[in-house]
Amino acid sequence: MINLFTDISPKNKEKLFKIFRASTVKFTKGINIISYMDRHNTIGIIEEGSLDIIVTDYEGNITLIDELHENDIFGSMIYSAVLNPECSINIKENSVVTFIDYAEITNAEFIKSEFYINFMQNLLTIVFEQMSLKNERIEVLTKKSTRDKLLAYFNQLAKKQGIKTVYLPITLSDLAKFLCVDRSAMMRELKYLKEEGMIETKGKKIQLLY
Amino acid sequence: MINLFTDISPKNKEKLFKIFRASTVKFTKGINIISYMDRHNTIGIIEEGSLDIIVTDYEGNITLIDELHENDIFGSMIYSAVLNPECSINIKENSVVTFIDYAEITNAEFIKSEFYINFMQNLLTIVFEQMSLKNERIEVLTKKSTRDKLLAYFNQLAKKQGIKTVYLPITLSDLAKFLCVDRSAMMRELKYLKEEGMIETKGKKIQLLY
DNA sequence: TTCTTATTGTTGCAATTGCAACAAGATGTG
DNA sequence: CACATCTTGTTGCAATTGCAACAATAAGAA
Repeated sequence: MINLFTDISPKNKEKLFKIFRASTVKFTKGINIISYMDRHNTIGIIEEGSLDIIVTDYEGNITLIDELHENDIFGSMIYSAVLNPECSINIKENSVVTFIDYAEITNAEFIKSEFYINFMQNLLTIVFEQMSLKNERIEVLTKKSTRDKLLAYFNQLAKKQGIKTVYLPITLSDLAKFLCVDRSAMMRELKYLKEEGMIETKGKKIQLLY
Repeated sequence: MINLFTDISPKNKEKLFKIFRASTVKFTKGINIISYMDRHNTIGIIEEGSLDIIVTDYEGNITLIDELHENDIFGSMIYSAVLNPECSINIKENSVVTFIDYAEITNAEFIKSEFYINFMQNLLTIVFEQMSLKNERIEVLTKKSTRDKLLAYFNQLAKKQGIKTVYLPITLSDLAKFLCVDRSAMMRELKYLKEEGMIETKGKKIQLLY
Protein backbone atom coordinates (compact mmCIF):
# COMPACT_ATOMS: atom_id res chain seq x y z
CA MET A 1 0.00 0.00 0.00
CA ILE A 2 1.33 3.37 -1.03
CA ASN A 3 1.64 6.17 1.49
CA LEU A 4 2.56 9.81 1.28
CA PHE A 5 6.24 9.05 1.79
CA THR A 6 6.65 6.03 -0.42
CA ASP A 7 10.03 6.30 -2.17
CA ILE A 8 11.05 9.12 0.13
CA SER A 9 13.79 8.44 2.65
CA PRO A 10 13.20 9.26 6.32
CA LYS A 11 15.83 11.97 6.00
CA ASN A 12 14.08 13.55 3.05
CA LYS A 13 10.75 13.18 4.82
CA GLU A 14 12.26 15.27 7.63
CA LYS A 15 13.39 17.84 5.09
CA LEU A 16 9.96 18.00 3.49
CA PHE A 17 8.37 18.51 6.89
CA LYS A 18 10.69 21.40 7.56
CA ILE A 19 10.04 22.98 4.18
CA PHE A 20 6.29 22.61 4.65
CA ARG A 21 6.44 23.69 8.31
CA ALA A 22 4.51 20.54 9.05
CA SER A 23 3.41 19.81 12.58
CA THR A 24 2.85 16.32 13.88
CA VAL A 25 0.35 15.89 16.69
CA LYS A 26 -0.61 12.91 18.82
CA PHE A 27 -4.29 12.61 19.65
CA THR A 28 -5.96 10.44 22.22
CA LYS A 29 -9.05 8.40 21.50
CA GLY A 30 -12.38 10.15 21.74
CA ILE A 31 -11.46 13.77 21.31
CA ASN A 32 -12.73 16.13 18.62
CA ILE A 33 -10.14 17.82 16.44
CA ILE A 34 -12.38 20.05 14.33
CA SER A 35 -10.46 23.07 15.64
CA TYR A 36 -7.44 21.90 13.70
CA MET A 37 -9.33 22.14 10.43
CA ASP A 38 -11.43 25.23 10.32
CA ARG A 39 -8.72 27.86 10.15
CA HIS A 40 -6.90 27.55 6.87
CA ASN A 41 -6.60 25.15 4.02
CA THR A 42 -4.88 22.53 6.08
CA ILE A 43 -4.21 18.97 5.00
CA GLY A 44 -4.06 16.27 7.64
CA ILE A 45 -2.17 13.05 7.03
CA ILE A 46 -3.02 10.13 9.30
CA GLU A 47 0.28 8.51 10.15
CA GLU A 48 -1.23 6.18 12.74
CA GLY A 49 -4.75 5.49 13.96
CA SER A 50 -8.15 6.34 12.53
CA LEU A 51 -10.82 8.98 12.72
CA ASP A 52 -14.41 9.72 11.74
CA ILE A 53 -15.73 12.73 9.88
CA ILE A 54 -19.13 13.46 11.35
CA VAL A 55 -21.58 16.13 10.25
CA THR A 56 -24.31 17.37 12.56
CA ASP A 57 -27.28 19.10 10.97
CA TYR A 58 -29.60 21.81 12.27
CA GLU A 59 -31.76 19.23 14.05
CA GLY A 60 -28.90 17.45 15.73
CA ASN A 61 -28.89 14.43 13.44
CA ILE A 62 -25.43 13.09 12.91
CA THR A 63 -24.13 11.78 9.62
CA LEU A 64 -20.98 9.78 9.20
CA ILE A 65 -19.37 11.17 6.07
CA ASP A 66 -16.07 9.35 6.23
CA GLU A 67 -14.04 6.85 8.17
CA LEU A 68 -10.36 7.51 7.67
CA HIS A 69 -7.44 5.26 8.44
CA GLU A 70 -3.68 5.15 8.30
CA ASN A 71 -2.21 6.92 5.26
CA ASP A 72 -5.48 8.60 4.42
CA ILE A 73 -5.52 12.33 4.07
CA PHE A 74 -8.19 14.84 4.91
CA GLY A 75 -8.57 18.56 4.87
CA SER A 76 -10.87 21.51 4.92
CA MET A 77 -10.86 21.88 1.14
CA ILE A 78 -12.22 18.37 0.79
CA TYR A 79 -14.94 18.77 3.38
CA SER A 80 -15.57 22.51 3.20
CA ALA A 81 -18.94 22.03 1.54
CA VAL A 82 -20.30 19.86 4.32
CA LEU A 83 -18.61 21.37 7.35
CA ASN A 84 -20.53 23.60 9.69
CA PRO A 85 -20.00 24.87 13.23
CA GLU A 86 -21.54 21.74 14.70
CA CYS A 87 -19.31 19.34 12.83
CA SER A 88 -16.82 17.13 14.48
CA ILE A 89 -13.85 15.05 13.55
CA ASN A 90 -13.58 12.35 16.13
CA ILE A 91 -10.46 10.41 16.94
CA LYS A 92 -11.47 6.74 17.04
CA GLU A 93 -8.22 5.37 18.41
CA ASN A 94 -5.01 6.97 19.58
CA SER A 95 -3.67 8.60 16.45
CA VAL A 96 -0.75 10.50 15.03
CA VAL A 97 -1.64 13.17 12.49
CA THR A 98 0.62 15.47 10.52
CA PHE A 99 -0.78 18.82 9.43
CA ILE A 100 0.48 20.75 6.44
CA ASP A 101 -0.80 24.06 5.18
CA TYR A 102 -1.97 23.58 1.61
CA ALA A 103 -0.45 26.93 0.64
CA GLU A 104 2.97 25.55 1.57
CA ILE A 105 2.44 22.61 -0.73
CA THR A 106 1.44 24.74 -3.68
CA ASN A 107 4.25 27.17 -3.07
CA ALA A 108 6.43 26.21 -6.00
CA GLU A 109 9.79 27.35 -4.70
CA PHE A 110 10.90 23.83 -3.91
CA ILE A 111 10.97 22.37 -7.37
CA LYS A 112 14.64 21.62 -6.90
CA SER A 113 13.90 19.05 -4.23
CA GLU A 114 13.66 15.84 -6.17
CA PHE A 115 11.54 14.32 -3.45
CA TYR A 116 8.94 17.05 -3.72
CA ILE A 117 7.73 15.58 -6.98
CA ASN A 118 7.59 12.18 -5.33
CA PHE A 119 5.50 13.66 -2.59
CA MET A 120 3.07 15.22 -5.06
CA GLN A 121 2.71 12.00 -6.99
CA ASN A 122 2.04 10.04 -3.82
CA LEU A 123 -0.49 12.62 -2.68
CA LEU A 124 -2.27 12.39 -6.02
CA THR A 125 -2.37 8.61 -5.95
CA ILE A 126 -3.80 8.58 -2.43
CA VAL A 127 -6.46 11.11 -3.35
CA PHE A 128 -7.42 9.03 -6.38
CA GLU A 129 -7.84 6.00 -4.16
CA GLN A 130 -10.04 7.91 -1.77
CA MET A 131 -12.10 9.16 -4.71
CA SER A 132 -12.51 5.61 -5.85
CA LEU A 133 -13.84 4.60 -2.45
CA LYS A 134 -16.27 7.49 -2.49
CA ASN A 135 -17.55 6.40 -5.88
CA GLU A 136 -18.16 2.95 -4.51
CA ARG A 137 -20.14 4.37 -1.63
CA ILE A 138 -22.13 6.56 -3.99
CA GLU A 139 -22.93 3.60 -6.23
CA VAL A 140 -24.42 1.81 -3.23
CA LEU A 141 -26.26 4.81 -1.83
CA THR A 142 -27.90 5.65 -5.13
CA LYS A 143 -29.87 2.39 -4.99
CA LYS A 144 -33.39 3.04 -3.85
CA SER A 145 -34.23 -0.21 -2.10
CA THR A 146 -32.47 -1.93 0.75
CA ARG A 147 -32.28 -5.06 -1.40
CA ASP A 148 -30.45 -3.27 -4.20
CA LYS A 149 -28.11 -1.60 -1.73
CA LEU A 150 -27.22 -4.96 -0.24
CA LEU A 151 -26.68 -6.58 -3.63
CA ALA A 152 -24.60 -3.66 -4.89
CA TYR A 153 -22.46 -3.89 -1.77
CA PHE A 154 -22.06 -7.66 -2.08
CA ASN A 155 -21.12 -7.29 -5.74
CA GLN A 156 -18.43 -4.79 -4.87
CA LEU A 157 -17.03 -7.19 -2.31
CA ALA A 158 -17.16 -10.05 -4.81
CA LYS A 159 -15.32 -7.93 -7.33
CA LYS A 160 -12.63 -7.02 -4.81
CA GLN A 161 -12.30 -10.49 -3.31
CA GLY A 162 -12.54 -12.03 -6.77
CA ILE A 163 -14.95 -14.75 -5.66
CA LYS A 164 -18.67 -15.35 -5.24
CA THR A 165 -18.33 -16.17 -1.56
CA VAL A 166 -17.58 -12.94 0.20
CA TYR A 167 -16.63 -12.05 3.75
CA LEU A 168 -18.11 -9.00 5.39
CA PRO A 169 -15.31 -6.81 6.68
CA ILE A 170 -17.68 -5.15 9.16
CA THR A 171 -20.50 -6.15 11.48
CA LEU A 172 -24.07 -6.28 10.20
CA SER A 173 -24.91 -3.35 12.45
CA ASP A 174 -22.20 -1.29 10.84
CA LEU A 175 -23.28 -2.43 7.41
CA ALA A 176 -26.75 -1.04 8.07
CA LYS A 177 -25.17 2.28 9.02
CA PHE A 178 -22.99 2.22 5.91
CA LEU A 179 -26.00 1.56 3.69
CA CYS A 180 -28.04 4.15 5.59
CA VAL A 181 -30.93 1.81 6.27
CA ASP A 182 -32.65 0.65 9.42
CA ARG A 183 -30.87 -2.37 10.84
CA SER A 184 -33.97 -4.43 11.46
CA ALA A 185 -35.26 -3.66 7.98
CA MET A 186 -31.93 -4.77 6.58
CA MET A 187 -32.05 -8.02 8.56
CA ARG A 188 -35.52 -8.67 7.21
CA GLU A 189 -34.35 -8.06 3.65
CA LEU A 190 -31.42 -10.42 4.22
CA LYS A 191 -33.92 -13.04 5.36
CA TYR A 192 -35.97 -12.57 2.19
CA LEU A 193 -32.85 -12.87 0.04
CA LYS A 194 -32.05 -16.14 1.79
CA GLU A 195 -35.60 -17.43 1.41
CA GLU A 196 -35.53 -16.62 -2.29
CA GLY A 197 -32.29 -18.49 -2.72
CA MET A 198 -30.32 -15.43 -3.78
CA ILE A 199 -27.75 -15.80 -1.01
CA GLU A 200 -26.66 -18.11 1.75
CA THR A 201 -25.09 -16.79 4.93
CA LYS A 202 -23.08 -18.16 7.80
CA GLY A 203 -21.88 -15.43 10.10
CA LYS A 204 -19.98 -12.97 7.99
CA LYS A 205 -19.54 -15.38 5.14
CA ILE A 206 -22.02 -14.72 2.36
CA GLN A 207 -22.45 -16.85 -0.73
CA LEU A 208 -23.87 -15.17 -3.79
CA LEU A 209 -26.00 -17.68 -5.66
CA TYR A 210 -27.13 -15.53 -8.57
CA MET B 1 -12.24 28.85 -11.82
CA ILE B 2 -9.01 26.94 -11.92
CA ASN B 3 -8.30 24.49 -14.70
CA LEU B 4 -5.51 22.04 -15.42
CA PHE B 5 -3.50 24.64 -17.31
CA THR B 6 -3.97 27.63 -15.09
CA ASP B 7 -0.67 29.54 -14.98
CA ILE B 8 0.68 27.48 -17.87
CA SER B 9 1.19 29.25 -21.19
CA PRO B 10 -0.34 27.72 -24.35
CA LYS B 11 3.20 27.01 -25.54
CA ASN B 12 4.07 25.14 -22.37
CA LYS B 13 0.74 23.35 -22.51
CA GLU B 14 1.78 22.09 -25.94
CA LYS B 15 5.11 20.96 -24.49
CA LEU B 16 3.42 19.13 -21.64
CA PHE B 17 1.12 17.36 -24.08
CA LYS B 18 4.12 16.22 -26.06
CA ILE B 19 5.95 14.99 -22.97
CA PHE B 20 2.85 13.16 -21.77
CA ARG B 21 2.04 11.84 -25.26
CA ALA B 22 -1.42 13.25 -24.69
CA SER B 23 -4.10 12.77 -27.28
CA THR B 24 -6.99 15.13 -27.74
CA VAL B 25 -10.19 13.70 -29.13
CA LYS B 26 -13.43 15.32 -30.25
CA PHE B 27 -16.57 13.40 -29.41
CA THR B 28 -20.06 13.89 -30.71
CA LYS B 29 -23.11 13.94 -28.48
CA GLY B 30 -24.61 10.61 -27.52
CA ILE B 31 -21.75 8.21 -28.00
CA ASN B 32 -20.21 5.95 -25.39
CA ILE B 33 -16.50 6.32 -24.74
CA ILE B 34 -15.96 3.55 -22.22
CA SER B 35 -13.48 1.94 -24.61
CA TYR B 36 -11.14 4.86 -24.00
CA MET B 37 -11.01 4.04 -20.31
CA ASP B 38 -10.75 0.37 -19.71
CA ARG B 39 -7.27 -0.27 -21.08
CA HIS B 40 -4.75 1.48 -18.86
CA ASN B 41 -4.69 4.00 -16.11
CA THR B 42 -5.78 6.82 -18.32
CA ILE B 43 -6.83 10.25 -17.16
CA GLY B 44 -9.34 12.20 -19.21
CA ILE B 45 -9.52 15.97 -19.03
CA ILE B 46 -12.69 17.59 -20.30
CA GLU B 47 -11.60 20.62 -22.26
CA GLU B 48 -15.06 21.33 -23.63
CA GLY B 49 -18.47 19.77 -23.15
CA SER B 50 -19.84 17.39 -20.55
CA LEU B 51 -20.35 13.69 -19.94
CA ASP B 52 -22.11 11.22 -17.64
CA ILE B 53 -20.57 8.30 -15.82
CA ILE B 54 -23.21 5.60 -15.80
CA VAL B 55 -23.01 2.19 -14.17
CA THR B 56 -25.22 -0.66 -15.27
CA ASP B 57 -25.71 -3.51 -12.84
CA TYR B 58 -26.42 -7.20 -13.42
CA GLU B 59 -30.14 -6.54 -13.78
CA GLY B 60 -29.78 -3.71 -16.24
CA ASN B 61 -30.51 -0.95 -13.75
CA ILE B 62 -28.57 2.17 -14.53
CA THR B 63 -26.99 4.42 -11.95
CA LEU B 64 -25.70 7.89 -12.62
CA ILE B 65 -22.46 8.08 -10.69
CA ASP B 66 -21.16 11.38 -11.94
CA GLU B 67 -21.93 14.27 -14.22
CA LEU B 68 -18.72 15.86 -15.39
CA HIS B 69 -18.20 19.21 -17.01
CA GLU B 70 -15.51 21.43 -18.45
CA ASN B 71 -12.20 21.21 -16.60
CA ASP B 72 -13.26 18.13 -14.68
CA ILE B 73 -11.07 15.11 -14.86
CA PHE B 74 -11.94 11.44 -14.82
CA GLY B 75 -10.09 8.18 -15.12
CA SER B 76 -10.13 4.49 -14.59
CA MET B 77 -8.32 4.73 -11.25
CA ILE B 78 -11.10 6.89 -9.90
CA TYR B 79 -13.92 4.69 -11.12
CA SER B 80 -12.21 1.30 -11.19
CA ALA B 81 -14.19 0.05 -8.24
CA VAL B 82 -17.53 0.68 -9.87
CA LEU B 83 -16.74 -0.03 -13.51
CA ASN B 84 -17.85 -3.27 -15.11
CA PRO B 85 -18.24 -4.49 -18.66
CA GLU B 86 -21.71 -3.00 -18.91
CA CYS B 87 -20.66 0.45 -17.83
CA SER B 88 -20.84 3.43 -20.07
CA ILE B 89 -19.49 6.91 -20.20
CA ASN B 90 -21.88 8.93 -22.27
CA ILE B 91 -21.09 12.15 -24.06
CA LYS B 92 -23.90 14.58 -23.22
CA GLU B 93 -22.90 17.31 -25.65
CA ASN B 94 -20.22 17.62 -28.26
CA SER B 95 -17.02 17.47 -26.26
CA VAL B 96 -13.28 17.72 -26.46
CA VAL B 97 -11.37 15.41 -24.17
CA THR B 98 -7.63 15.04 -23.67
CA PHE B 99 -6.33 11.66 -22.55
CA ILE B 100 -3.08 11.20 -20.68
CA ASP B 101 -1.63 7.95 -19.47
CA TYR B 102 -1.22 8.20 -15.69
CA ALA B 103 2.11 6.41 -15.92
CA GLU B 104 3.42 9.31 -18.00
CA ILE B 105 2.38 11.74 -15.31
CA THR B 106 4.11 9.86 -12.56
CA ASN B 107 7.23 9.35 -14.59
CA ALA B 108 9.46 11.76 -12.75
CA GLU B 109 11.97 12.51 -15.48
CA PHE B 110 10.45 15.86 -16.23
CA ILE B 111 11.14 17.60 -12.99
CA LYS B 112 13.15 20.19 -14.85
CA SER B 113 10.07 21.52 -16.57
CA GLU B 114 8.96 24.27 -14.27
CA PHE B 115 5.41 23.97 -15.60
CA TYR B 116 5.17 20.33 -14.62
CA ILE B 117 4.86 21.30 -10.99
CA ASN B 118 2.18 23.80 -11.95
CA PHE B 119 0.35 21.03 -13.71
CA MET B 120 0.52 18.74 -10.69
CA GLN B 121 -0.70 21.45 -8.36
CA ASN B 122 -3.62 22.26 -10.65
CA LEU B 123 -4.48 18.60 -10.96
CA LEU B 124 -4.47 18.23 -7.19
CA THR B 125 -6.65 21.27 -6.68
CA ILE B 126 -9.18 20.03 -9.23
CA VAL B 127 -9.30 16.60 -7.61
CA PHE B 128 -9.86 18.20 -4.21
CA GLU B 129 -12.77 20.15 -5.62
CA GLN B 130 -14.30 17.03 -7.10
CA MET B 131 -13.85 15.26 -3.75
CA SER B 132 -15.64 18.10 -2.06
CA LEU B 133 -18.59 17.72 -4.44
CA LYS B 134 -18.69 14.01 -3.77
CA ASN B 135 -18.81 14.66 -0.04
CA GLU B 136 -21.76 16.96 -0.55
CA ARG B 137 -23.58 14.29 -2.50
CA ILE B 138 -22.81 11.71 0.17
CA GLU B 139 -24.10 13.99 2.90
CA VAL B 140 -27.42 14.24 1.07
CA LEU B 141 -27.66 10.57 0.15
CA THR B 142 -27.00 9.41 3.71
CA LYS B 143 -30.30 10.94 4.81
CA LYS B 144 -32.96 8.28 5.15
CA SER B 145 -36.09 10.23 4.34
CA THR B 146 -36.95 12.26 1.28
CA ARG B 147 -37.68 15.18 3.55
CA ASP B 148 -34.22 15.12 5.11
CA LYS B 149 -32.61 14.76 1.70
CA LEU B 150 -34.46 17.81 0.44
CA LEU B 151 -33.58 19.87 3.49
CA ALA B 152 -29.94 18.81 3.38
CA TYR B 153 -29.79 19.79 -0.27
CA PHE B 154 -31.49 23.14 0.36
CA ASN B 155 -29.10 23.84 3.21
CA GLN B 156 -26.13 23.18 0.98
CA LEU B 157 -27.52 25.61 -1.57
CA ALA B 158 -28.19 28.18 1.13
CA LYS B 159 -24.64 27.83 2.34
CA LYS B 160 -23.24 28.27 -1.15
CA GLN B 161 -25.54 31.09 -2.14
CA GLY B 162 -25.19 32.68 1.29
CA ILE B 163 -28.87 33.40 1.65
CA LYS B 164 -32.07 31.74 2.89
CA THR B 165 -33.79 32.13 -0.47
CA VAL B 166 -32.16 29.67 -2.80
CA TYR B 167 -32.44 29.03 -6.51
CA LEU B 168 -32.48 25.48 -7.81
CA PRO B 169 -29.76 25.10 -10.42
CA ILE B 170 -31.56 22.07 -11.90
CA THR B 171 -35.11 20.98 -12.71
CA LEU B 172 -37.22 19.26 -10.08
CA SER B 173 -37.09 16.09 -12.17
CA ASP B 174 -33.32 16.14 -12.09
CA LEU B 175 -33.35 16.94 -8.40
CA ALA B 176 -35.34 13.75 -7.78
CA LYS B 177 -32.72 11.79 -9.72
CA PHE B 178 -29.92 13.47 -7.81
CA LEU B 179 -31.55 12.65 -4.48
CA CYS B 180 -32.35 9.13 -5.70
CA VAL B 181 -36.02 9.34 -4.83
CA ASP B 182 -39.18 8.92 -6.83
CA ARG B 183 -40.15 12.19 -8.44
CA SER B 184 -43.82 12.05 -7.45
CA ALA B 185 -42.90 11.15 -3.88
CA MET B 186 -40.55 14.10 -3.81
CA MET B 187 -43.26 16.43 -5.14
CA ARG B 188 -45.57 15.17 -2.41
CA GLU B 189 -42.96 15.82 0.25
CA LEU B 190 -42.38 19.33 -1.12
CA LYS B 191 -46.10 19.91 -0.81
CA TYR B 192 -46.04 18.78 2.83
CA LEU B 193 -43.08 21.06 3.54
CA LYS B 194 -45.04 23.96 2.09
CA GLU B 195 -48.18 23.07 4.06
CA GLU B 196 -46.17 22.93 7.26
CA GLY B 197 -44.69 26.34 6.58
CA MET B 198 -41.13 25.09 6.33
CA ILE B 199 -40.62 26.47 2.85
CA GLU B 200 -42.25 28.61 0.21
CA THR B 201 -41.67 28.00 -3.48
CA LYS B 202 -42.16 29.89 -6.71
CA GLY B 203 -40.72 28.03 -9.64
CA LYS B 204 -37.12 27.33 -8.85
CA LYS B 205 -36.99 29.94 -6.11
CA ILE B 206 -37.25 28.36 -2.71
CA GLN B 207 -37.49 30.26 0.56
CA LEU B 208 -36.32 28.47 3.67
CA LEU B 209 -38.48 29.59 6.57
CA TYR B 210 -36.91 27.59 9.35
C1' DT C 1 -15.96 -17.98 36.09
C1' DT C 2 -19.69 -14.12 36.22
C1' DC C 3 -21.19 -9.94 34.72
C1' DT C 4 -21.65 -6.53 31.23
C1' DT C 5 -21.99 -4.98 26.70
C1' DA C 6 -22.41 -5.61 21.75
C1' DT C 7 -24.42 -8.00 18.04
C1' DT C 8 -27.79 -10.68 15.81
C1' DG C 9 -32.44 -12.04 14.98
C1' DT C 10 -37.50 -11.28 14.99
C1' DT C 11 -42.15 -9.08 14.88
C1' DG C 12 -46.26 -5.76 14.68
C1' DC C 13 -47.52 -1.59 13.21
C1' DA C 14 -47.57 2.95 11.34
C1' DA C 15 -45.41 5.95 8.17
C1' DT C 16 -43.05 6.64 4.07
C1' DT C 17 -42.13 5.60 -0.48
C1' DG C 18 -42.29 3.83 -5.24
C1' DC C 19 -45.09 2.93 -9.00
C1' DA C 20 -48.54 3.72 -12.45
C1' DA C 21 -51.35 6.71 -14.53
C1' DC C 22 -53.01 10.91 -15.82
C1' DA C 23 -53.65 16.17 -16.48
C1' DA C 24 -51.95 20.74 -17.14
C1' DG C 25 -48.41 23.95 -18.16
C1' DA C 26 -44.12 25.24 -20.19
C1' DT C 27 -40.75 25.05 -23.64
C1' DG C 28 -38.94 24.29 -27.98
C1' DT C 29 -39.04 23.36 -33.10
C1' DG C 30 -40.32 23.24 -37.92
C1' DC D 1 -48.99 28.89 -35.85
C1' DA D 2 -49.31 23.67 -34.71
C1' DC D 3 -46.96 19.98 -32.94
C1' DA D 4 -44.09 17.37 -30.09
C1' DT D 5 -41.55 17.08 -25.92
C1' DC D 6 -40.35 18.19 -21.31
C1' DT D 7 -41.57 19.52 -16.75
C1' DT D 8 -44.61 20.07 -13.05
C1' DG D 9 -48.37 18.64 -10.27
C1' DT D 10 -51.63 15.17 -8.37
C1' DT D 11 -53.68 10.77 -6.67
C1' DG D 12 -54.70 5.78 -5.25
C1' DC D 13 -52.66 1.86 -3.94
C1' DA D 14 -49.42 -1.64 -2.83
C1' DA D 15 -44.90 -2.43 -1.21
C1' DT D 16 -41.12 -1.15 1.45
C1' DT D 17 -39.21 0.84 5.32
C1' DG D 18 -38.41 2.80 9.93
C1' DC D 19 -39.41 2.45 14.59
C1' DA D 20 -40.06 0.32 18.97
C1' DA D 21 -39.63 -3.44 21.59
C1' DC D 22 -37.94 -7.66 22.86
C1' DA D 23 -35.24 -12.25 22.98
C1' DA D 24 -31.16 -14.87 22.16
C1' DT D 25 -26.30 -15.24 21.31
C1' DA D 26 -21.71 -13.78 21.15
C1' DA D 27 -17.86 -11.29 22.76
C1' DG D 28 -15.30 -8.97 26.08
C1' DA D 29 -13.95 -7.47 30.79
C1' DA D 30 -13.44 -8.05 35.77
